[in-house]
Amino acid sequence: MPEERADPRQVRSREAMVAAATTLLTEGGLEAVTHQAVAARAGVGRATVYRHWADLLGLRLAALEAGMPPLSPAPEDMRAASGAEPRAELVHYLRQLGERLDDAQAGAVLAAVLCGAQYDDGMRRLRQTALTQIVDSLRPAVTAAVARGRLRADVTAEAFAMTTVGPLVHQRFLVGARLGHDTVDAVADAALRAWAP
Amino acid sequence: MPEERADPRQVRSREAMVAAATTLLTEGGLEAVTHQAVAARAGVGRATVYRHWADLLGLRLAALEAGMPPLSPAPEDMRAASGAEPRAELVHYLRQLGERLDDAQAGAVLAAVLCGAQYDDGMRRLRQTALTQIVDSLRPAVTAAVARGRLRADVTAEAFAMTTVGPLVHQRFLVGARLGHDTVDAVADAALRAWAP
DNA sequence: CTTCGTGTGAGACAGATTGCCTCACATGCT
DNA sequence: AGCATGTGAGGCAATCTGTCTCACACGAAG
Repeated sequence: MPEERADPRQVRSREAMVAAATTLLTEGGLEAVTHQAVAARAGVGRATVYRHWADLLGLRLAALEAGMPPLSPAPEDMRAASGAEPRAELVHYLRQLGERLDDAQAGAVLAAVLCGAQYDDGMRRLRQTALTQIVDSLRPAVTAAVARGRLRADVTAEAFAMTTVGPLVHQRFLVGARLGHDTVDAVADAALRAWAP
Repeated sequence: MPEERADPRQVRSREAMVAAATTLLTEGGLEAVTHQAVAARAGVGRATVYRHWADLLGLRLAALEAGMPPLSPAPEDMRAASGAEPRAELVHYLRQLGERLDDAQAGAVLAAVLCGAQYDDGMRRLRQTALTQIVDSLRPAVTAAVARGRLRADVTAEAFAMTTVGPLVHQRFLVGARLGHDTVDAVADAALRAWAP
């Protein structure tokens, strides 16, 4: 991590610009994120935006990264407490993911990444990061469920993610519905049935 | 359907423009579709493009619609022949859908629609159309499977689509994988298990 | 507190793009 | 052949983009 430079002025304007970029992204999609719009929204000179991100793609990637904070902070107690019942842990993670997908900002970010990943390497990397984050957050619960004989022995976190994240994404981005706990629970139970031993 | 006017010159240039727009969309995403780019690609005057679509959104919607032809032509014999085994029919539709999602053009279109539906009504309508098409193509097979006792009585085509289309979309757009028959079959079987009586 | 380095804001600037317009032309209908 | 109309080319102002310069103020040293 090159964390050496820390001119207060730099970080201040940078934070303002990133925040403005993410807001613009949430409001109007990736196309709304331009040097000019970010400068105006952040109350910053246009040249300053160009100084920090010479090319448009870099600026947009910064907006996307900022709008995609790490998924789960730390579910230590949860994992320990509900060791006997894997379903509760799975539902916990999926509810968290569902709430995240429901969020306008995170939804806009994910949609933009999904779309942009078709044409750009940076976006593909970002997509990979997001996916890894999601799958890894599910992994301990899945392996625990497998260990307890609640899921088939050959179920991977990737496969389980496919049958849970997939339906959630479908509901959120294809159907356009909000993801309530009932929906998430139904998805989780369907996946548990699908992969039951 | 206002199908009255049919000046050969109009339809000729219109077709050229729509084709060019769809190609541009496939190659570079929705952002690549502009009046100027379409005019250049279609070998048409810039003014002509403006004449047909005064606003950019209309042009892009035309490109999206053209890139999203009806899903299934007519599966008459299939439905009659495999009446005894609902799984085959479901797999048939899902394979078709999988192949469609794998296609670069259709993938670009769907991604653009998913992304744009967050901000625009026209895109939302297009998304609704696509979704209805998909769900309706699955519906007969689902109801047949329910009738034959292979699926729970309360399974709707919408719910079944969620647990099949969702995972396919997940694999295609989040994982970035191609959708082979093996993947589609695995998804179909998982859904059948999830909704087994 | 003073001085120096540096990030900044404002603005100028050319080049490209956008949206709109006009006009000569050719295509298709009668 | 004559007419109507969609078209292509190009002009035009307005805007946007990317880059540059310059005065200024902030922050870090002495």
